[in-house]
Amino acid sequence: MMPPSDALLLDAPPDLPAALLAPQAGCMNCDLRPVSICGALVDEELAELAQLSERRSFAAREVLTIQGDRSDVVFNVLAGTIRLYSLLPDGRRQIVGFLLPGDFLGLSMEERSPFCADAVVDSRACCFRRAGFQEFLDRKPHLLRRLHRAAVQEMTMAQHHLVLLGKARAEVRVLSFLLHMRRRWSAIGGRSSVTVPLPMSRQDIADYIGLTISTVSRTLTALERDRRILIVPDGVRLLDLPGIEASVAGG
Amino acid sequence: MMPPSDALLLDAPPDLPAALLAPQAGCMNCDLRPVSICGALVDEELAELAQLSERRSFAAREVLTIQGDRSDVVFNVLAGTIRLYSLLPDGRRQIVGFLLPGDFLGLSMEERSPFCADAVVDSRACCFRRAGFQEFLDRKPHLLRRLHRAAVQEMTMAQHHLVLLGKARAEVRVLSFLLHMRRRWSAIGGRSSVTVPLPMSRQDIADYIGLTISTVSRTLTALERDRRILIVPDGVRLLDLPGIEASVAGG
DNA sequence: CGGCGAAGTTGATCCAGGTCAAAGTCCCGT
DNA sequence: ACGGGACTTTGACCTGGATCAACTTCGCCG
Repeated sequence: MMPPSDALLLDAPPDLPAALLAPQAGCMNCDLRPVSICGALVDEELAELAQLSERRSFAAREVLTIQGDRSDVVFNVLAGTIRLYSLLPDGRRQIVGFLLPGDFLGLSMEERSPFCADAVVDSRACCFRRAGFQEFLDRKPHLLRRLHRAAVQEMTMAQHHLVLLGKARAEVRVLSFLLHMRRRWSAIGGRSSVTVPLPMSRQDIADYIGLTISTVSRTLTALERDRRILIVPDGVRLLDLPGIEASVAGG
Repeated sequence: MMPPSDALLLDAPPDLPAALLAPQAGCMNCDLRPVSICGALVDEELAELAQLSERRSFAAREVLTIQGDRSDVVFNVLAGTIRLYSLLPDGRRQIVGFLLPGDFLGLSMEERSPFCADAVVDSRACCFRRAGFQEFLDRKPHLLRRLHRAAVQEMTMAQHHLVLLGKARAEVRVLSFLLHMRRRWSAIGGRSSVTVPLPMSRQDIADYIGLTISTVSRTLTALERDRRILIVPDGVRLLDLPGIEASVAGG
């Protein structure tokens, strides 16, 4: 199998979905091999795919899909951050994931979307009508294969997150989250790997890792007091990366 | 798309993997449409697939895969129950899922299996060498499509479980688990839908729903005291199904 | 039958993290 | 610079479930 070829990126039309350009993100507690879809396509296929798609922008808070609603669109995040969540009857919210550039939304191909999704910050996405995307997929088994790998990997990621929610203490949850975000951003953008951007609110973080906003805040404060992290605007700087990685692995 | 055809079952060779016969299980808190793989194949394909496979038996406690080990086998559970879990450095264990007849293990196609798996009770499985299975898949895009749907669905299941682990109280966790098991067994076997078989131990249940064995036991006892369930050997009888469903939905 | 080990139940106590409420901080528009 | 609203931090208190430790039940084998 051909390795993800960065060379292809240069030739790709500018409006291509980011998934074709960016590798998939790693999981919370392990480094999964990124799945690039790009390598599986030749230029004319990329162009055709770009034609099928339509770019859309979403303001912060704007809703992409509503739990239980019909939705026949597949999104591929280009920029920004999307949160995927489940709304409980009592008003609480469990965020099942943050979608960063390159991630897909709506792959489940169910008539009704199983979760809500909205934009955390202003974001852009590449949209396909499901039918058209499906049809393209049907004609390109090699693309389907890549997509399948991506789906299986996302499942494994979900299962790792499951371990975290089932077993970890508050501090480990927060640290795992920070490491997770660091890995994801570095997989996408190659930004500085010590400062981790956190576009989402404390409440979002809490709803993701199964804590309350107070506990998240307290834990972050404690970590900063212990000189393990440094809280900066819109992010966190990891001061003791090896130490942090050790305490997450150990707990 | 052709609906799952039960008629095919009668003609299928006896050694076929159960996944081709049984629909996939539903998820913890919602009824996902079962994904049958059977309908996608014609007789000669079924026969070819059967040839690729090898039946194996596992005694209770026998290990199928070890976290991090190389594994180039794909299992399809035929009978029994397999537990899929992650072992934490401190010895604790988070069970990520129970595999019942029809479920796949090892689909991730990673060189190293991300989780441990062992048999809860004496079980049988249909094994494929990964390369052969992969190659068969590559020649049958329609099968890959089915498998992909199954994977996406399993991911959605994992995400629902995630919601449970992140947000639910002990009683809801236990009740959700019972409903989940009831739905899965009824999807497979069509057994009595009031008595839910529980082949796994209390400890297993606890490690699955993120509680301790004491809490599981206490909660079950309390539910029995309130005449909502009846504990029977190797299972539980649900006495107030509508009431239980309501209290689970309510958060 | 009796005795032993594994699994399950139950009780007493503890504490991590939830809850509630009060400051504090940041950002934006005027 | 000022005021207001949203977000965050912090404190005081409370509780659900963890922990630890009997005790009971069951299955199994001699």
